[in-house]
Amino acid sequence: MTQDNKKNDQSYSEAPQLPLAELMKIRADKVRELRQKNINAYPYRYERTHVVQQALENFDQLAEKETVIRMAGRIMLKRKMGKSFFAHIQDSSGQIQIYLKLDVVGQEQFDLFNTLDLGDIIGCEGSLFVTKTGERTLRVSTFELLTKALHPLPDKHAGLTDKEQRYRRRYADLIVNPEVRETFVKRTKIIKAIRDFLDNEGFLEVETPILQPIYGGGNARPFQTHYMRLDRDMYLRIADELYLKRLIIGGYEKVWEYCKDFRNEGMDRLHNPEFSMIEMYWAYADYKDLAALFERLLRDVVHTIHGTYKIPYGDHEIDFEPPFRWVTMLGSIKEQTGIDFSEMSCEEAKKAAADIDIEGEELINWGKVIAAVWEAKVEPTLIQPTFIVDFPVEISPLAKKHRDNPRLTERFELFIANLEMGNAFSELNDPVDQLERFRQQGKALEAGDEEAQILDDDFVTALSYGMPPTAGIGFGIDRLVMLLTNQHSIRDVLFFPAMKELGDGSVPVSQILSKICEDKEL
RNA sequence: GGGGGUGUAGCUCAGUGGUAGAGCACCUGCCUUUUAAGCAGGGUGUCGAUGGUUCGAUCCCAUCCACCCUCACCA
Repeated sequence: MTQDNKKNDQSYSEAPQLPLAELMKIRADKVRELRQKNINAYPYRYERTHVVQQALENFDQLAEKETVIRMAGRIMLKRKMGKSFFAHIQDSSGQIQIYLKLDVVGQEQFDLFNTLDLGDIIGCEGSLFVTKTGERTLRVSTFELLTKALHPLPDKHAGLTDKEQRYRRRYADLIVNPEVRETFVKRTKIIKAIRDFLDNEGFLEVETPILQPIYGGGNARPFQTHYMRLDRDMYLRIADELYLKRLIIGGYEKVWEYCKDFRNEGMDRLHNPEFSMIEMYWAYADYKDLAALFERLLRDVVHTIHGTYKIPYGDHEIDFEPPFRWVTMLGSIKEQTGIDFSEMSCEEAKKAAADIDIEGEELINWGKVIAAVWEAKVEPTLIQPTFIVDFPVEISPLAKKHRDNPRLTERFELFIANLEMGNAFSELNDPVDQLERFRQQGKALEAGDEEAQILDDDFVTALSYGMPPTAGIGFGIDRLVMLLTNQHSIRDVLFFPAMKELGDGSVPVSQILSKICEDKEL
């Protein structure tokens, strides 16, 4: 600490030994000084006449008439020019330059503006004009501080690029990276477009329990919790399927739900423990009806978001112009490998698979062999939207057997850009068959398969009342958003992706603030 | 879980076996249409954490933590 700096001795001698703490203390001191002048650094409201975008859209008219307008936003740039200031403020619609000069606002406001920092939020009143250099600008006649920011913003040009910081402090990311805001606005628009579509098709949006006594509808390890009032364990849902089917049994014929689901599994580019799906169930329809509907749904959503059917994803251009390709799983394998597995026994299939270097102890039945070959040889080739249909019965425990071939089920998955974009069946509605499949799952569970499904007596009871022929689908919203926003990682389409606990021993901001408050008392 | 990479100031990044640097931000001064404003001055760091080697480690080694990429499995 230098002894020749009076200000340091007076104000900052007790500051924590961190540069961030010093920066925050300087700002906190400004709040204190404002309070002494009876200025609240955190007032209650500000009456705006325009958002930035409106001001810019109607600029010529507003400028010509010198209309007095009021806008508010966060200070993103600020520069002093002698007895005047230029700054940029940002609201949710955009940024605009403001200009403030001493002989207009007076000494008191000028001095107040001088103390403002990047990140502070202000409300400004004034009229619009164009500067000599051609920038549309608000000439401020008066302004108010609306919120003092204590924490400094990231670099005004370089922004915030460290991915970890962007995820952990998404608010800072959103402030300085406008494209992030746009991605998430698109996410909202995509979901709205789906909702509008389903609404128009007569589907009823419903809500079913997230907190469940028995989980089901998929193969996954659940999150477990405990309900104290009933002293019983509960689960967060892994899928909505069984509850939505109960509603079909109850007489609704077209239902869907925006599902927040939870799976106690890994995190990576494509997986977050908490994720979003849409599931929909349609009585008296089969999987082909549903495929046609889903194709139209995607077409409409893509067009609503992009205004075209061709969109970029990574190195590819994806064409959503219907109809999408429709190919059976066995047919697609034959295309890629020249091998026709359809009439083979399990042993024959295993030999044929081994000939193309696909082997494994887990290939215990014909269906698993088919699936393994398909995943290795076909799935990596699926860039353009493609329905893969008619899966082996062994790997499709919730789907009805195919009406023409008992080795297969009536099931499709849609693949786009190597991402699975939906999984649908003609739903199994035979309660005896369903019970048998639950029992098989139960054996797997006892054998140590933590992802196996558990018997849901009430669901079997419900099925025994009779569920009409029904087609159902689930599709991942996060992945659809990735696709339509050209994002590589699920973390870039979730505001707050799951993160591990930080263990770096850095001083928390709350501790810095506590220290600053103590200093104020002194 | 396996393999590869990263971690240095509030932010973006250089750098070194001898106690650490730039730009931005911040503080002071000048400048009333600037614009990555400019000019002059100023101070700022548990160099991710813990051990080890060393006279001495931010640097070398080991372990751990977080994040990114990638491979295998669930959407």
